[in-house]
Amino acid sequence: MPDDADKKPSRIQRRNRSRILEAALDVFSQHGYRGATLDQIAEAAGLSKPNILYYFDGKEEIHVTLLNQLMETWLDPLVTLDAGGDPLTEILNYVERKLDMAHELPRESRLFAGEILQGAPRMAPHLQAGLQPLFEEKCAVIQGWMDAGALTPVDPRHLIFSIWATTQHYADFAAQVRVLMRDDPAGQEGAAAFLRTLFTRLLRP
Amino acid sequence: MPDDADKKPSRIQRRNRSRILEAALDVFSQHGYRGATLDQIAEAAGLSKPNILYYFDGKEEIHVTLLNQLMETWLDPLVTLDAGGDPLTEILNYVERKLDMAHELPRESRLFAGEILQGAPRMAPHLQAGLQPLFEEKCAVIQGWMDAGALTPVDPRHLIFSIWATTQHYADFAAQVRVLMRDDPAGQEGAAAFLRTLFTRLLRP
DNA sequence: CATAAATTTTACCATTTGGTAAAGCCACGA
DNA sequence: TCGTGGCTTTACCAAATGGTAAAATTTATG
Repeated sequence: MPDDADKKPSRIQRRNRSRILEAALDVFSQHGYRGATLDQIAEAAGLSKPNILYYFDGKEEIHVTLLNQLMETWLDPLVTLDAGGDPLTEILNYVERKLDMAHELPRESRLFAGEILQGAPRMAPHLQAGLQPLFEEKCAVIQGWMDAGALTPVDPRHLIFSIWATTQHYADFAAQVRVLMRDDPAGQEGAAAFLRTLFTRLLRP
Repeated sequence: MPDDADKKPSRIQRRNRSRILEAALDVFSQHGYRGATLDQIAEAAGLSKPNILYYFDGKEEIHVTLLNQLMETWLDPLVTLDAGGDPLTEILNYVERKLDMAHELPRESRLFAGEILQGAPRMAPHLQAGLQPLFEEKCAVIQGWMDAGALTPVDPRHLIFSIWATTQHYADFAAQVRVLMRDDPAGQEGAAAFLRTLFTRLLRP
């Protein structure tokens, strides 16, 4: 079994595991955990169903693997928020990076959203252990900036929520945005400009 | 069959249909369309599965009925946005009503979010026919206010998106918010105050 | 090349799930 | 009290789905 954690994976293993994860990201992000089937994933990956189960112990393990990988990418922009940088610039860069991610990694955004939407059944530990400490650390950084008078004082927790909400909206609600923007090609630029204005006007002292 | 559209529904029919819809809202909003089963809905409704299929033609009809009912409630706050009122007050009231809905009707919010997240497969027509005209009408109203100098000029479309995103976030991502707010009882008040500040500072000329 | 190990396929299986047929029950008006 | 029509239950079914066993095949290695 290739799942044994001790030995190095072969070339074939790396190739097929990543094929499977790529296909599973497509399928899970579009249909949700329960709505996705191993047959769909198998077809999208160009492998047979039993072959997929040769590389992963089951449907759930694929999903969890995807979620774990996602967490790193997802939290990275927040990790790089620098307490030593210029406060407003740091926040605006964070907003911009999150918005870029929504545009470049919409499947990841939707996978995450679907999981949280259903009560985070497979991710509650990760939220508690991985996200919560980081969140509180960065809230403290932002609070420090506000105490120093470098930013308008607001609750940093709600500030971060509003950044997540407004940026991820463009990925998670893309079906709606597409209808209402009538496929305006300048939509992406417009969103970036709007959010820059929104958070600048909120935070500039 | 009670599905015939011609006759008036009996007392029993009204009671059981509403029981089923109430149960289905619970189950669909928690597990998504595919993740929900008729057995779950039946148990939650206190009825047998065949009995549920006596009142609805199938799983999909229950889901669609729920979505249709939802649209009215959902769009109502936007409908009542009054072109004749004070611009900033109108917007802030809209934000407040949307936030109240997120707190009072989180299942409805999640049902809607789940549907959009998966590409709105059962609601695209409704979006086009119901939401789009209303959206464009209200965008024009807001644009008028901005042209008149009553509000800071920003793209009204992105403004509305940001209102939807920030308010619905508290329902759709409740599992995450709960972890990060550590069950702070003042969370609801805090959100309202933050959003009031956010949109006031954005829009006040 | 020969052989062992890794990979893939074929043929299944048990459970779940949306849905149906038909018998039984029950309220209510004649 | 007896039908009659609306409602409910029992007993099913076919398809889909996650998963397995084991044979067959390919790949790496001495």
